[in-house]
Amino acid sequence: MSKPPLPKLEDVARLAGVSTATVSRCLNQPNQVVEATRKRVQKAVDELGYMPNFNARSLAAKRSKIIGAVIPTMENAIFARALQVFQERLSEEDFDLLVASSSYKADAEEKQIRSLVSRGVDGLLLIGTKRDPKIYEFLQEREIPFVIAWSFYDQLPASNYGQMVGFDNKKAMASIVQHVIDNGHRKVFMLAGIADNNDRALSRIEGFKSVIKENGLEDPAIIQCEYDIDKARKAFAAMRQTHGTPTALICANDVLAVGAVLEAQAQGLNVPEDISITGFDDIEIASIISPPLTTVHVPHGKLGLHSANTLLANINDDPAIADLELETHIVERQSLAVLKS
Amino acid sequence: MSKPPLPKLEDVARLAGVSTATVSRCLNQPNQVVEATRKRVQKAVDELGYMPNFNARSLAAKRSKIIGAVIPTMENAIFARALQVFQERLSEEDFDLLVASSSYKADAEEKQIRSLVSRGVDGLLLIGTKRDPKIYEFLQEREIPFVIAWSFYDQLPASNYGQMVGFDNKKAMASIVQHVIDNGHRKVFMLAGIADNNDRALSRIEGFKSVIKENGLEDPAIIQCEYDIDKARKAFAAMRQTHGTPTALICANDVLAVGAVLEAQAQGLNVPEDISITGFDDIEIASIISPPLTTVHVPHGKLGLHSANTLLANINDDPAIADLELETHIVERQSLAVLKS
DNA sequence: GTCGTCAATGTAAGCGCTTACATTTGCTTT
DNA sequence: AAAGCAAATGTAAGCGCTTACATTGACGAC
Repeated sequence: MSKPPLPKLEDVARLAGVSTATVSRCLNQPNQVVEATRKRVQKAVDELGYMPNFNARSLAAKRSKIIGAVIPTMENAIFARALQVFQERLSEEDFDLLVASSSYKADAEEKQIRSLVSRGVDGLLLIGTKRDPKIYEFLQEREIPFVIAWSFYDQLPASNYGQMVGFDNKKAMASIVQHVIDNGHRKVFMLAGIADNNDRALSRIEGFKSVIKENGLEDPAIIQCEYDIDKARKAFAAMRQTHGTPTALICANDVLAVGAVLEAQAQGLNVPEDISITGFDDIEIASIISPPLTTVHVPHGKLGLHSANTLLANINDDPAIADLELETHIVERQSLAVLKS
Repeated sequence: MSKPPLPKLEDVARLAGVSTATVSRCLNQPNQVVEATRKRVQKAVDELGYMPNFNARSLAAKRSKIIGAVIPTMENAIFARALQVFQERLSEEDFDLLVASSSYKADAEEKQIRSLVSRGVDGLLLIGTKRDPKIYEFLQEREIPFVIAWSFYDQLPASNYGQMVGFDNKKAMASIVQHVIDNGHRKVFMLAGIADNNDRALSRIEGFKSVIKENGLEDPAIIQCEYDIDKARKAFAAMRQTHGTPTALICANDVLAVGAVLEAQAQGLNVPEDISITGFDDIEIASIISPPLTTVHVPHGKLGLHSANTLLANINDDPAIADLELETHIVERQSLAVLKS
């Protein structure tokens, strides 16, 4: 029943005939210890199968080598690739990743953040900027480095503290909407994400609206929908009933676009002949569905990598890392038709 | 620069006019404390914005409220849903999840496991059974509860210690292969996963082979390939060149099947008219690709949920939880043709 | 040979909690 | 009202590390 007592640093010290301080140094700043001693200690470590207790270490050293990440969801692939790269990079620096998912709920996110901070994370990865200002204050007070990924604005709202690694959602969406219009479409609707507590969804809607307005098109239908294929199908069906069928449907992300394509096809519409549908994100399914989606490519890997680097630099007090704006671009595939007018 | 001293338990105790022990009890076993005191303490906690230091707690209490999970990959959707459910369930019990991914590499997995144990995880989620027996000994010695998910055998090889929550990969694969044969196919090949260090991939190959043999079919081509769409495309192309085109291709998972479908179509083959292709897992892309895949449905959500429950029960020393074998079933969609003979 | 210097190592005080054990408090009993 | 007892609370010893500071010793300068 009772656990066999695990070897502790003291045991190693005794066996190697040195003090605990020296063993600790061997493990953490090996260059401060002369080679002969280091070898002796290493031998003792191997012999005992010693493994440090990270909780004790974190407590004493006030750093945990853990990075926390709160992402909206792990279920669809939107954040998967970035998270994978993020964690690989951290792993290289011997940091572990504590992930939590908020299911796009603000209160859940706050709870998760607090819990991660209680765990003593050395840094935090957050998605998007929109959250209770109290959270930023809290983080600032605790001096926890954090990076906001996926969004980029000229200034981080409600805080001058964290860093951003993202892209301009509004501009990116604007570019694809303009592209659609350039292809001759005049009746274009939008299947948007839920904009509450989600600045990216909001920015994409703004990008859409601004271009519609610039081009003098009439007020288009915009429906908000959770990022879920089935819900997107239903939303699209409902939209058609209420507002009719557009020649082009702009979707706030690929998941929504896939839902729309599937539903359109189920209703006997040909994509893109009868209706053009565009996505956003360029996740895997975008190129798998038939027709493959014309969409906005988001540099998932780079987002993950640079977020990690920025965070690491901050943690190590490296010279100031600036916010980073990444570029997106349109990927033309086959879900967008040219309309002859 | 220096962090403002965070309130500690002692500060709360002082403000509330009680001992630290009482505060600790309020936080951990509130029913052992009389209501009046509890309220007073709560007020002090709120007033100071106190948050417990989990590292100190873990050190003192020898439990961390952290569960570790080492999964082969976060990138494709194979484990995403299960992991999401797993973490949601843990979250209900105030456990956090420390995830690591091994990229299907045995040594990386071992390193991750050791790191998680160093962090003092209260339990571990592992995928599949195949790993160095030393790891099982190690876990057993440390008395760390763990569950093996995704595989199910009558007995957990190399250990009588952990629990299994999985399904019979061999049987599941056998059933779909038999189904394909029942549809009239005689020349059926397999695009398999890499079987080294992956008992699930191996079992699926065995399931395939056994049915081929039972039905007296000639020796089929079997090619192993990483779970990656592009690699699958290349593998399929190579297979065709070397072994010709089967009437049906059994794939070890949906990712491989999608790659095969895409490549087949790129080569001018119609699926399923010219070649039938089946998947395994029933992840999202299986129903999105055209034609949607006939595949083996794996209960991802249940795997995650029951893994969590089993682990929690073990951690709480609840009455013995038995290993759990879940059922899979074939989902018929449109990638499998009936061959008239 | 003595002293100063600096690198290597040792000593010991915590880090912020939990919990076994001791003590006090508030009831019920008689 | 005293005794007895359980429930509530307090006391204080760690949990296994890190690190500021103290000590040691080797070596070169004089």
